[in-house]
Amino acid sequence: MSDVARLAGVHKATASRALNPSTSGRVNAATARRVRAAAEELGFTLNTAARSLRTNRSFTVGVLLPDLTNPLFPPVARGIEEVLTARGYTALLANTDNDEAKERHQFDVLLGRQVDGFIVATAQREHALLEEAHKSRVPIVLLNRCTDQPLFPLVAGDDNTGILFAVRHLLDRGHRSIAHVAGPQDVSTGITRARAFRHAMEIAGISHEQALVVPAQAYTVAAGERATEELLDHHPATTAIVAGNDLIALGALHVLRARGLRCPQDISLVGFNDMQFADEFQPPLTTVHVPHLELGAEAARLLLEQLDSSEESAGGAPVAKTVLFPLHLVVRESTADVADREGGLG
Amino acid sequence: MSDVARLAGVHKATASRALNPSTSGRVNAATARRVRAAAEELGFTLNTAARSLRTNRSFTVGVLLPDLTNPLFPPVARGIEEVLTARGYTALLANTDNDEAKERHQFDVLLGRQVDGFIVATAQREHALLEEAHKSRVPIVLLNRCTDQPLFPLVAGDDNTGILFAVRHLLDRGHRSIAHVAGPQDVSTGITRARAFRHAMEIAGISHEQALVVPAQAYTVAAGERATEELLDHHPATTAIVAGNDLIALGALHVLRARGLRCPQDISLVGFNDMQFADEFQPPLTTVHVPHLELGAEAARLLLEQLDSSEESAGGAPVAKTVLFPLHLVVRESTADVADREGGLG
DNA sequence: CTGAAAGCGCTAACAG
DNA sequence: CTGTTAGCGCTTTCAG
Repeated sequence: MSDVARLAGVHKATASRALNPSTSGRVNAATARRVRAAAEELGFTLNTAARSLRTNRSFTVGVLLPDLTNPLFPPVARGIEEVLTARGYTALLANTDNDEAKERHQFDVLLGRQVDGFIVATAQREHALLEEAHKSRVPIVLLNRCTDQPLFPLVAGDDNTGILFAVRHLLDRGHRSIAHVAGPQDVSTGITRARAFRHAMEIAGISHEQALVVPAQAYTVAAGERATEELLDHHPATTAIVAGNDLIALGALHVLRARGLRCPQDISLVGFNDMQFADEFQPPLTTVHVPHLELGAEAARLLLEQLDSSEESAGGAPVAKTVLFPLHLVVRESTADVADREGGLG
Repeated sequence: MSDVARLAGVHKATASRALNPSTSGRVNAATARRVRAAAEELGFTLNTAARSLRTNRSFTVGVLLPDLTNPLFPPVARGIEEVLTARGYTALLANTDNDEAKERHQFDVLLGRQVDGFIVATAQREHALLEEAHKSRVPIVLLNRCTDQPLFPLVAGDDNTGILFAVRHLLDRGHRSIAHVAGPQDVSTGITRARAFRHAMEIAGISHEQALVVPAQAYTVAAGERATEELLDHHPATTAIVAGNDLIALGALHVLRARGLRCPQDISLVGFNDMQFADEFQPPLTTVHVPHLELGAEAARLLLEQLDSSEESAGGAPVAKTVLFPLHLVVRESTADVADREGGLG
C-alpha cells in the first residue's frame, strides 16, 4: 500500500481512504482516481488480515450446518454466499454432523478467526452452546431450526401451512388413514411439523388417536426406513404417509418397495423440502417445496442488518424477529386417490 | 494474550510460545501448563488476524468450484474440509458458475484474504487465470479437471479405465451401436472421456465411424437433453449410450422417456460419477463410481505437502505430480442385454 | 482535503 | 528457558 501511495504521490493514509469505498468521499475525487489507477497498475490487493486487526471486523461470517452433503444445504449455502459476497463478506462453512463436541470446536475455531457473526442451521430445541453465545452477544441468525427459547432471529419455512397443504391434499384424495413419519423430536422442525400434522387432522374431524405419528430418530434415509417399518408393522391399514422430510420419504419408499407395496397405488406418500432430484425418484415425489436458496439469502440479510446496526450504535438488543417463508405443495406421482387403491391390487 | 501472560506471571512472548504447538517445546513444561491453564480460565482465543499479519500465513485455503449445488461437489468439499481442519486449516469455498469473470473476482478476493494456496476444480483446458497464477507461484492443486499444459499437481479419477469399464459392460451385453453423449470439449474430462470412449470401441474392433460421439455443451441435464435429441434424431439405431456424466445421463433419460423409449429395454444407459441419489433414478442408473470425498481429501493433502515444503525451504519447483484414483462400474438397472431389446417392443 | 503518528495482537530475532 | 523489542499492513484520530 505504501508503494501505491508513493506511485500516486500521496501518503499511505490517503491511499487507504481512497481505496475504501466508505471513506473515499473524504478525499479529492481526482486524487482518489489517481490512487485507484496506481493500485490497479501495481495489482494491489488489500491485506484483510491487517484491516481486521485494526478494525476488529473480519467481514467474515461463520455458517454452522449439519452436513453439506445433505442435499438441503448446498442451496442454502449458495443463498448465503450470494448476499454476503455482494456486501464484501465471506462465508466460512462448517459441518457439525449433529455432534455437539464437533459443533463447539467449529464454533471456537470460527471465533478465533474473528467472524463477525454466525448463521446457525444446527439449532436443537435445548442448545447449551447457543445459550452461552446469546449471553456473549455474538450476532447470530438461526436458519430453519430454532431453540425452544426465542433467543435469536429465525428464518425458516412456514412448516405449519406446509403440512396443512400436504394433509389437505391427501384428504382431498379421499385418504383418512394418514400417518406422519415425523422427524426427530429434539429438533424444532420435527415437533412443529408433527404438531401441525395433528392439528390438520383434527380440523378434518379425524380423532387424535387416528392421527398416527411415528417419529424417526434422524432426518436420514435409514431412520426413515426404520420408522416406516415400525409404522407398517403396527398399522398396516395406513393408506397415506406424510414424511418429516424427503430423506425420510425416501426411506419410506424403500420399505414400501421391499414389502411389495406400490406407491402411489397402495400407499400415497408426501415428502417435505422438495430437495434436488426429488422429481427423479421412483415415483417422482409429491412434496412441500421449501425455497432453500431464499432462506439462506434472507438469513444473510438479517445478519448483515444486525452487523450494520451494531456498528452504528451499541443499540439495545433487537427483538428476535422471525421470518417465515410461504411454502407450497408440488404434486407429482407419489400420491393418488384411495379409490384407485382398491382396484389396483392384483 | 497480555492478560493471559499476566495471569500466568510471564511475558506475553512466552505465553505466545507456550500456546503455539510448534514452539511450545521451547518453553518450560510447567510454565507452558500454567499458561495454558490461564488461557483456559480467561476463555482466550488466539487472534488469527494478528497472527496472519505477523507470519504472512493465514492457514486458509481457497477452493474454487463451479457450483456447490452440483451434487458432485459437496462430497469433494467435505473431503477437503476434513483433512484441512485436522491440520488447523480452513477452507474458503467459492463458486464460479463456470464464469471467467466471476472466477477472477473470487480468486482476487481469496488472495486478498491471504489464502496460503488454492484447490481448483474449475480448470479449463486453456486457462488464462491459471497460467498467470502459475507464474506468480501460488501453491495450487487441481482437482478433477486439468489444463492442457501440466502446470500443477492434479488429483482426479482414472477416467480412461472408467470409460473402458462402461464400454466393456455394454459390449458384454451385446451392444454394438454404442454412442457417447460427451461432456463439453473445452474441459479436460470431456475430451479425456471422449478419447477413452473411441479407444475402447477401437479395441473392440468397432470402426471409428461407428463410435459415435455427440458432445453436450455443458455438464448439465439441459445440455444432456439437447445432445441426446440430436443423437437420436440422426442415429435412431443406437442401442446404448455412455453419458459424459450423470447429469447428462439424466438428460438422456428425460429424452428417452419423452420419446416413449424405455430404459433399459430399448436403450441402455451408463452414467459417470455415481452422484448421490443416482440409485434412486428411474431406472436406477448404472454408472462409473468416482470417490469424490477421497479426491477432495487427497487434493488437500497434496496442497498441504506443498505448503509444508515451501515453508521449510524455498525449494525448487516440484514436479507436477498426478494422482489418479481407480474407478469402478456400479451396475444397476439402466443397462440390459441387446437381446432383451427386440422382445421388449410392444 | 491530506499528512503524521500511533497502535490493533501477535511472533521472531536477539539478548541475557 | 524467558524477557525485550520491533514490526507485520492497515486505519484512524489528530493536526494542519
